[in-house]
Amino acid sequence: MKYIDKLRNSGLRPTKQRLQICEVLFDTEKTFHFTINDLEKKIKKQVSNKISLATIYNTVHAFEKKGYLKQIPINSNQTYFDTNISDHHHFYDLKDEKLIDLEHSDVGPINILKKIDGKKIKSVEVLVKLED
Amino acid sequence: MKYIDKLRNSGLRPTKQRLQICEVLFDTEKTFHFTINDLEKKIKKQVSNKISLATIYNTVHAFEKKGYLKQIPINSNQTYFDTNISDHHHFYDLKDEKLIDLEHSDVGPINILKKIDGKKIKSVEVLVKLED
DNA sequence: TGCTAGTTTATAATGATTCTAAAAAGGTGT
DNA sequence: ACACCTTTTTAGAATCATTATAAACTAGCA
Repeated sequence: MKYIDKLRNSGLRPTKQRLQICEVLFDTEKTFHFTINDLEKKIKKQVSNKISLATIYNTVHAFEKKGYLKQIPINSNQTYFDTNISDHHHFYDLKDEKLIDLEHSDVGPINILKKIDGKKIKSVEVLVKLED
Repeated sequence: MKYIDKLRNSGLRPTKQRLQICEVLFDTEKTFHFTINDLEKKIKKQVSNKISLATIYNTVHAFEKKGYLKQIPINSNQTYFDTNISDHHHFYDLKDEKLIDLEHSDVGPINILKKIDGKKIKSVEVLVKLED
């Protein structure tokens, strides 16, 4: 099974709950954005047994740490995650409160000219806010 | 008084509390980043009378709406604000949890190639995460 | 099978932010 | 200065996402 290996290879035990969450997150044609609340609802629909909220939080954080999910920097009372872990950016529609992917190629190259001694760049994230 | 006019001109009554918060926020040589918690402490130090936490929240939101403050999009449990309202971006030092200004000239021009029908771009914000 | 560390779980705790509704203060006209 | 009305301030309660707790469970391995 693909997810069993994926989890084992990153040092996470392939528990029933984690495998089921993998299916909800990664067995999809398209990648998507979600909050914990969104994910909880999706799990309720797609998974027969109950998975506790604490486990959902634990799992999402574990996956994020391992690089299977990305957090999206945005000012909202809830944290947004993305199953699209490729290097890309986002539109944020202020009215609909919805995120839209911006492919890397939709944004010209970004060149950070300033350097900070002893630090290196981990990521560059662009958020483009949209209004009507 | 400069702040009285500033507030009046934007339709905000120049109350004692708002004027005192203006002094804490804008009577500084350099601009700075802050959370509500940071600002509360600064006010306690610099202002003799007490200003309630609710007023601090109300005032910061009012100032943000009027464009005197900017919210910084970042994943944190607290909301960060910036007294620097010029068009600029940020480094975020993951270890020290500190924000550092990136002048607009420190980041090459950013060209958003994708368009969304009926929407226009309100802002483009870049967050550069730093690690050791 | 039995052990042990890693996981899950329900629930409580935390903490930032927002709400409430009563008191206070600003602004205008008298 | 006073009355009046609206806006603002305030303390405290309420909300809500997230994290902590600690007991029960489970995967992996000898």
